[in-house]
Formats: sequence, structure tokens, C-alpha cells
Amino acid sequence: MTSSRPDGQRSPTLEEVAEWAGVSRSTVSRVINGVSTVDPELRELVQRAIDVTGYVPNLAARSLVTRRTDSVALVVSEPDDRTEQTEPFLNRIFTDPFLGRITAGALEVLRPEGIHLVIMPAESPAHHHVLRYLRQGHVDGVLLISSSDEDPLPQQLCDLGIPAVLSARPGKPLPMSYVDVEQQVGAKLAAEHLLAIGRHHLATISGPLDMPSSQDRLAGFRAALAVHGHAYVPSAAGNFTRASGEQAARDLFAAHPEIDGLFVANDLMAEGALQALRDLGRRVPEEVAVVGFDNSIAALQCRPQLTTIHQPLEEMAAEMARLLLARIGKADPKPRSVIFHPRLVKRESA
Amino acid sequence: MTSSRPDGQRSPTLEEVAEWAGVSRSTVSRVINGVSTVDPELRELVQRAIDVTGYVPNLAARSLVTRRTDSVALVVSEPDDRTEQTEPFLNRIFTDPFLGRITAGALEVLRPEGIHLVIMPAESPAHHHVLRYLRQGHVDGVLLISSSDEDPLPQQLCDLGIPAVLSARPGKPLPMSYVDVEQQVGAKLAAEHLLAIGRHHLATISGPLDMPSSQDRLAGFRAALAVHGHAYVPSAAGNFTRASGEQAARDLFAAHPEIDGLFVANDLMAEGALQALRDLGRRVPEEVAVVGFDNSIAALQCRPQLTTIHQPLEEMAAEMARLLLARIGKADPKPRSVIFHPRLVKRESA
DNA sequence: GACCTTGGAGAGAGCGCTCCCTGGAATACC
DNA sequence: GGTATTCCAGGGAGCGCTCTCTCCAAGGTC
Repeated sequence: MTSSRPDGQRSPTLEEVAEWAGVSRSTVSRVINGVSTVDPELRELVQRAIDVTGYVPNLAARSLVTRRTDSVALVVSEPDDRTEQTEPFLNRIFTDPFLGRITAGALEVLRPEGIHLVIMPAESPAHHHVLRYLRQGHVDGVLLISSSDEDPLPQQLCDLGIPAVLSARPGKPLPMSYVDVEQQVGAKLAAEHLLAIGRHHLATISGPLDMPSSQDRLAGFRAALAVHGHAYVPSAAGNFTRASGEQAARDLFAAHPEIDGLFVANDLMAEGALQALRDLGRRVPEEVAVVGFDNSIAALQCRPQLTTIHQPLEEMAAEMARLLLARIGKADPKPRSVIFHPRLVKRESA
Repeated sequence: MTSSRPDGQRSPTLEEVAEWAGVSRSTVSRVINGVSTVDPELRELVQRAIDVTGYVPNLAARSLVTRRTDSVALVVSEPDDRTEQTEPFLNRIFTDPFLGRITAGALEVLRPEGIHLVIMPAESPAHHHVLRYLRQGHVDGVLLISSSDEDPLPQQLCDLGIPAVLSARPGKPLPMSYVDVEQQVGAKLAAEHLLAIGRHHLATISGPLDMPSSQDRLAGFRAALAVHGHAYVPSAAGNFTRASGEQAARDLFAAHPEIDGLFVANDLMAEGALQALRDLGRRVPEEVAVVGFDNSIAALQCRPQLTTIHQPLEEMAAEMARLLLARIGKADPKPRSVIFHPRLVKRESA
């Protein structure tokens, strides 16, 4: 806020610009908002006045009347019951390439529209904090990354009528647009690839089981294997961090040393699994083949480089932004879902 | 914004709550803002009215008169000239544990004060975007993470009188508070440890050389070694990513195969260096000792675990938040610096 | 009982903007 | 030439809140 600028003077108002230019407040307002019915000569005069005075519209005043703020929030939400984890929430989300890709994709759409993106982590203790922020009208809408089907936030936003778009199929049916990838298809791709390269003892490391996407990947993997006669597939759940993948792999191989093919529900956990396998002296891919999920930068950084299921996160986030803008534009709340296709990216690990 | 709630009705106003309670607008306002001169009975009545109507103050209206928004921005800035990097800016900042720790530390202080934190990446094409956002008065102040001494943002904020606190010594002297760690001391700790464990051929991987903190770490390392007679220290610069650390290590060992002690300017690059050394068949720490910087989660995730220089990022961010709040509170612009102490954390790699 | 003090509620202005409405000048039409 | 039409600038209301000021009533003082 420029109210505390060093010289003590507040930033100029529309009125002052108008006075400088010798026109009315309305005219200046028109110039600023690009209304076409302004004499070109006057327009230029006003523009000069704006430049000279260093005028910047006061957002509060504007949005008081327009009821728009031209910014949307990217909320990364986490429910109460998963707070007892080894790695703090903020560490987790700011270490996973996921968020960066989502942000990049969303900005791709929002920036040209002149809409700002504010990123808000909402782990349990801050949940109500963030809700209050959203209710106060700081933003026009929210892109919601929710990590559990128990998360109340989608429902709350729905009830409050705050425009929102979800990053995945909601846990419970909700009249809300969302974007997703065909999780089951992705898992099937992984399963069939592992079978195709001759692996018979398959297992999987899943994400947290309260997440629809984790459930889908697990179910998809099992279903695809069932088709090929594999009735039982050992699995262990992680929480999408590297460390949890490492631990899950250790557990899995301790119980089932015969495993020769592993599907891991994201690249970060796969990287951890690779670490565990190295420690266990299992060669990848010769003895154990590993397939990840995401095709994030992490897949390229580990050794061997990860064969993985690509999901187009940037495009998905861009689509989320588009859906949100459409929703903000008109209050017509016909929820839409946009589903993307995964694909296998073959590298060294399988 | 609840203006688009499904039933089409806008969220209730102060006036409506007042009517419900049969009191004046002023009284409701007093209750909401916790003014003590309200009859307890009336207070309770008003509170009930607020609950029933589901009233939430309209932020725009409030901040129009108070000139406060009760939120501050965490801006991660990057200047123009470093945009040609291999890894996109957003990937970089959202993959480095750094940002998560900063956020956590800042929230520790801001949350109890009821102040919201919005995170804004400001890589080159969006720079003016973010500046506009800040000028519009969306936030009361900014915590600025700047990565180059060429970055114009600190100066701009200064000129505009927008309260801000920097995360490190500014490249050019500026009347602005900042927080830092004794970079040179940290580097010296690393140098002396490497010497103490009997290494003689030392080298370093630095951060980007347009960053004051990178310069300081490099200079500190060199200075400490000079004291022990080492006139020349091979170095290579990375950009704080894992991949850049890997590449720098390769370059360094190609040119100087005799290196037996390596100081790397952050843990992420050190992790990359470890990877390179593994590929090169050099055992760590037996043949090459490696010391990192940060003591981030990354230091624990790599093998061998990293000996590193701890910097208390969470506390530093908390202090930044405190300095900012003080600055926002009163316009008294006496800039303060708070310098933290690094310490060596010994693990496996050196 | 007349006066002063004090606690607590209401009235009103105004923050800076948008947007509708009005009105005057310029142009078009009969 | 008079009227209708268009164009474009200005006037004014009002968005929802805060905050100062006013005012009333209750209590205290002599």
C-alpha cells in the first residue's frame, strides 16, 4: 500500500488525475478501463496525466463496486487427519515438482487475462484461515488442489458459492468442474508394460489411500493385472514423498523378495524406491523393473532414469484456469469435467 | 466472492446484520472489531445476528477506509538475464526445499497476527505484473526473496514506499531491512572442516555469481583457505539445482581429477555432485569429501548423507515477517538487519 | 435539585472508484 | 429550419465499511 510511502503522501486518486488533465473523473475512469467512447485527443491527455502523476487504481475501491478482484487463488489443501506425517506439509508441497508445473500451467492462461495468481497452502491448522480469506472476497475464484476425499473444502466452497475448479475427481459427487487424467488407464499402461517386458511378480506402491487418484491408480493396476490372471498384487502406500517411497519399497521387498516389477504412483516415490533397491543391492532394471507416474523432472534426475506415465499437468492446470474463468464470467454453474490422457514414457528403469 | 452464490443473493452487509439485531451499523462494526465499549448483552445479540446471517466483512470496503489488507506477499524474484536456464524458474523454486522452509517460518509469525500470506513467483516476464499487483494495494507489504544483485525490484519497492524486507543483503546498498546468515563464516566452517579431515585438494561449486550470497560463500571459502596457504581454489558455478550441481562436479573433476574435498554452495547441488561422483566411480567420503550448505531435507535424502552448513531458514523467515510487521505498523523507516549464525552439521559425506 | 462527568449507542461523512443518467454539442434527416 | 438521432463528457449516487462526532441517559458531586 502506497499510503506509507516515504514522503508521507498517498498515491494519487482518479480525481487528482482528472484535475491535472482538466477533465472529469468519469473520463479518466473511461480511459483507464479502455472504454472506446473517448475522444482520442482527450484520451492522450489523460494518459499523460496518468503517467505524470504515477496514478495506480486503488484496488479496494474498484473491487468494492465491480465485485471483482482480478485474482484467483491456487489453494493446496490437506485435511486434518494426515498432519501426523514425518515430513511437514509445506516441505512436501514445495519439494514436489507437481506444484511448480501446476502453477506454470495456470499462469499460462491467467497472465494474458491480466489475472493474478496467489498461492495458498492450506494444511490443517490454517484451513479456516484460508476459508476466511476466500470468503472475504480477496479472490474471484479458486483452483483447488485437494489431497483427500475427506477434505471439506470443496463442499464448503460449493456451499458458499465461491467459484472453484478441482484438480481431480472429487471424493464425493459435487456440482463442481474438475480436470483429471485417466488414472486407471495410466496404471494399466504401466501394468501392461511390465508384463510386456516379461515381469511376473508385480507389486505397486500407491499414494495415500484417501485420495481418489491414488485409489484409481491402484485399482487400475490391479484390474489390468487381473485380466492377465494375476489375482493378488502386493502393495504398500506412501504419501508421495521420496522418503515414503523408499520406506514402502523396503517393506515390500522384505515381505516379497520375489518382486521383479514395480509400479510406483508418482516419480518422487519411485526415486525413493530406486534408492531402496540400490541399498538392497537389486539392479534396476535387470532384476527389478520400475515404472513411475507423472513424468516430472524427478524422473530424469534419478539413476537409472525412470520409465514413467506421463500426465500433462501443465495443460491440465491451464484447463482448470480456463474452466474457472468461464465459471467466474457467468454464474451459470453447469459443472464440466475435462479428462486428459496419460501415456507411457519409456526410459531406463523398465 | 460470494456475489455469485448459487441462490443469486449477495452476502449480507453490516447494515443487514444491524437490522437483524435491531442496532446501528456502528454497533455491529464495534463488535466485529472487538471494541470494548459495547454492552455485553448487545454484543451477544449482535454475535448471534452475525452467526445467523453468515456475515463476513467485505474486505474491499474495509480496506478502502483502513488502507490495510491484512495480507503480505512472499515474492520470489528472478531478474531478466537468467531466464535462459535449462530448468524453468517455477520448477526450480517449487522443487527446492528452500521456499517451503521460508514459507513455514513466515507463517509461524504471520498466522497468529491474522495476516495472510500470498506467494508470488516473479520471474522475468511477470515482473511488472507482480509490481502492479503490489502497487494496487493488494498487500500491506512484501517479503522479498531476490536472487540477483541486478534485480530492480528491491529498488522499485523502495521508491514506491511499499514496505518490504529482503531475505539477504541487497546487492546495492538500500534503505531496507534484511535478514541474512553469516555466509562467509559458513564457508569458513566448511573449509576448516575439510582441512581438518586431511583434505588438501579443495574445490567448490558456487551458486550464481550475481547473487550476493553466492559471492560471499565463494569469497569466504577462498579466504579461509588462503589463510592456510591455498592460493588457488578451483571453482565452478551452478544455479542451485541438482542438475547444475551434477554438471559442475563433472566439469570440475574433468579439469582437476586430484580434488579430494568439495564445498558445494547448497545441498541440492551437492546432491547432484554426489550423483556425478558416483557415476565417476569416486567414493564419498573416502576419496572425495563433500560439504553442502543449507541443511535442508535434501541433505538427509542422499547417500551418503550430507555433511552440511546449517542455516536457520525458518527462523530467518520468521524474523523477516517480524521486521515487516514492524515496518507496516509505523512508517518509521529505520532499516534493520538481523544476521544469523551458521553451523556445521556433520554426517557421512565429510 | 442543579450541575458535571462518563459510558455507550447512533448519525453521518467519506474512503476511491464505477456506472447509470443527464444534457449539450454535433450530425443527420425530413 | 426544425426536429430527431447520435456521440461523448460530466454529475451524482452508491458500493460496504470505519471512525469521529454527537447525543442521550445514568451516575456522581456539591
